[in-house]
Amino acid sequence: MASRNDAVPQTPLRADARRNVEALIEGARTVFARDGVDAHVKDIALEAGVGVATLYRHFPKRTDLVLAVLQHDVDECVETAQELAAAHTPMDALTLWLDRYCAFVLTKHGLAAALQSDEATFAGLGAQLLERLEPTLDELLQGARVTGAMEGGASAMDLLRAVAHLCTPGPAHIDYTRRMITLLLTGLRQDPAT
Amino acid sequence: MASRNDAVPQTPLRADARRNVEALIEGARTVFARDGVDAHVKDIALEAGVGVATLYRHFPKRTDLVLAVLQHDVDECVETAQELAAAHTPMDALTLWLDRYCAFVLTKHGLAAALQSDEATFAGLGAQLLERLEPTLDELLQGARVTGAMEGGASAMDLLRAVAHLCTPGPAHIDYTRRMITLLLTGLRQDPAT
Amino acid sequence: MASRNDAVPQTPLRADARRNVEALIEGARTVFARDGVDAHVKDIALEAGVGVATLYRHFPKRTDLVLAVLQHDVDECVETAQELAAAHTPMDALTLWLDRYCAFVLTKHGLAAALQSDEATFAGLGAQLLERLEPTLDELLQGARVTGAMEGGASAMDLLRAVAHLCTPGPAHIDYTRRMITLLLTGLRQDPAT
Amino acid sequence: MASRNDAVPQTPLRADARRNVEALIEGARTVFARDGVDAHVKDIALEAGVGVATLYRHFPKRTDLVLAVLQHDVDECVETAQELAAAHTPMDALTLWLDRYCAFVLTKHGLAAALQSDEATFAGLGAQLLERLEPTLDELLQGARVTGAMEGGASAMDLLRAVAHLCTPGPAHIDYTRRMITLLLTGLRQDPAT
DNA sequence: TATGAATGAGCCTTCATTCAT
DNA sequence: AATGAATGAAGGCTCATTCAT
Repeated sequence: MASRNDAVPQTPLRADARRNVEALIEGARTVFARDGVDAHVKDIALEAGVGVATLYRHFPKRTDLVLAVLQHDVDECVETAQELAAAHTPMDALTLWLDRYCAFVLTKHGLAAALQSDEATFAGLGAQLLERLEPTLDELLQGARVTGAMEGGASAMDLLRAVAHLCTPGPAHIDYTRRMITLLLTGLRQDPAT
Repeated sequence: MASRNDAVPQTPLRADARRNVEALIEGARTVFARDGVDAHVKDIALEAGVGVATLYRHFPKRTDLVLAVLQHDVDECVETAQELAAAHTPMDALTLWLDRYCAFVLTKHGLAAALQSDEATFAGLGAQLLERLEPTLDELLQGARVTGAMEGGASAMDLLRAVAHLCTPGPAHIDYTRRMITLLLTGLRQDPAT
Repeated sequence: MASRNDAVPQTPLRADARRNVEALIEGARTVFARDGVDAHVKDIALEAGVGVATLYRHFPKRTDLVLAVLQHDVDECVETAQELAAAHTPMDALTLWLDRYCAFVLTKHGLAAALQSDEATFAGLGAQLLERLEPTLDELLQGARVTGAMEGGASAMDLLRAVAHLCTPGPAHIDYTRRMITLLLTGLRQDPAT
Repeated sequence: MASRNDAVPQTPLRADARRNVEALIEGARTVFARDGVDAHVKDIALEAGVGVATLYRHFPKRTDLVLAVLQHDVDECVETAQELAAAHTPMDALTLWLDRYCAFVLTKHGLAAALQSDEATFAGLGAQLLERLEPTLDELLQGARVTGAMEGGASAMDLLRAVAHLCTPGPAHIDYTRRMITLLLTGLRQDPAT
């Protein structure tokens, strides 16, 4: 379970380098939460307390940084799924997890938009991110037996996207987002009977 | 001197001025459809065949222009609702209208994001736009008797927002958008049973 | 004779615009002479007393500016050729003109290098420039009857390039440059006899 | 331990240090030939398989590295002169050697420009290089009896510079360069007669 | 009133050089 | 002695907005 993140680094990062990478990721997390994923490169470097070039060294493309920042949160999301599945009824687990995922998306302004962005700057970001989460949600859906409802309906991927999009209004409108998610789930459950 | 015929029109637009305004709205519509609502000011002026300053004279803030462009489309949307209501079953009318609304949103890339944007550039845009459409959708919902489902559920306003957000991926992913809308409607209908 | 430069401008430049263009060309001339053709864009704009964007508006690519600056000097070079041909023996005219051309090249540091540069920044610069001067020098060569020497020898174009290259050391080494040019001419004259 | 055979070398370079120096020179030679003498420092270090700091340790200024790289080639040039002088007529030897020298210059793009560059980066480079070659060419010129022509004409140093400058267009235009060199030689031979 | 020229702040990115490991 | 990570200054270009004509 700990082996996920342990891909052997090709070059074992030097101590100071690793420190900077950590600082950058943390800084980026902070700034992304404040200014969105389009935040200025300089602000991120400043927040991390390093020079811009250091940022570029470790994260040549903006996508790299965004992914690095997301990695941890995504991992947590995945883990949470397992915990929830173990401690709740399938349906509850699903609902709770979506709320969790929702909270995650909300910490990155503009992420929803960036996910589908055709700008080269965010190329492939959505793919990598969603593909990581898809199996997780898929399993929850299976457990909740709403999958049967999916005949020609919505896939796990669809749902991941939808929730992300419904998060667009930001944290201040979490209620709206929750209402819509509930609606989607209701639709999923009842769909087949119809 | 200007006070002579100010009775009705707030601004007694000169003939050529009005022509320019029309041209600007049309130009903006074209460019928005092509480049999204973040399109360059200059491109719009060029498309309209006028100078940028003329654009600024008539539409000091970008929101003004966007709204002006949307006005017409929104009016059409409202009218369409009435036509659909007269020619189809309530449920069909609702479905068809949402598809129509969806098509409208898709012609303005980035509109969904801009709607809730906290950028000063688009301040209040969402409010003005959605408030105009709300009664229309509300009526359709009432007709389709899905409103009962709304107890603590989704309002017309919610739905307008949601569809807009689900349009984020753009015209190329219209299928995804449709699937999600269907799901929402299913949820709306079945909600009470739950 | 005055008709050379009078190509009807597609859009008759506004008074202030023309003033800026002139200022830009003059400023560029000054800065090129001081810092070479690789001079900083900002310096040129500063020298001209305008903003950088103004520079970019009129001269989108660096080549455009260099050419504009050179145009006048090149024209003068061409004119000088005719004057010299009328007032001196052919051989003297040739010698004097090359000295004149040489002086022109020397006012633009780095021009020689840029002429053959494969950098996209200076694409086509050499071609446009040299093609304008080639007929002029060719005529002088014809007059001096050194052309017969050119059987398999050097063309006017060759000579234009060579002189430019020999100017590389800059104004401080004009003597070296002159010696080499003399040598080339000597070679041209005597070539056939050999 | 290192003091055993230190008689000659001013700095008793450790074995590995010497290995690095060699690698750097070779690497620089390769990169210079590919990217010119303005090549990026990092590329050179990479090619040599050492860190940049190592490069800086051995060659604090860029000039040092360029000179080191050139040293060997220059030596070869000098040696070649002697071989050619022994195996050919004086005139042929001269011609052939210039071609050889020319080939040498061509392997360092931008060298010609750098030679006279007033940039501090290449300070004194030209002097050191040319002074090494001057006696060699001078001897060849003496042998070919074209020196007599040099009364007020061109010196060996002049010629070295000129050929370098005429190489500016690069390897792709070697024909042009050769034509010009031939012309210079013709001029040298015939000069006195005039 | 309409025009479009001018402005200049702002952003991203690169690279020679230094310094901690 | 060697490494390569960090630095940060510098430079090119864009674009929303204003202003002279």
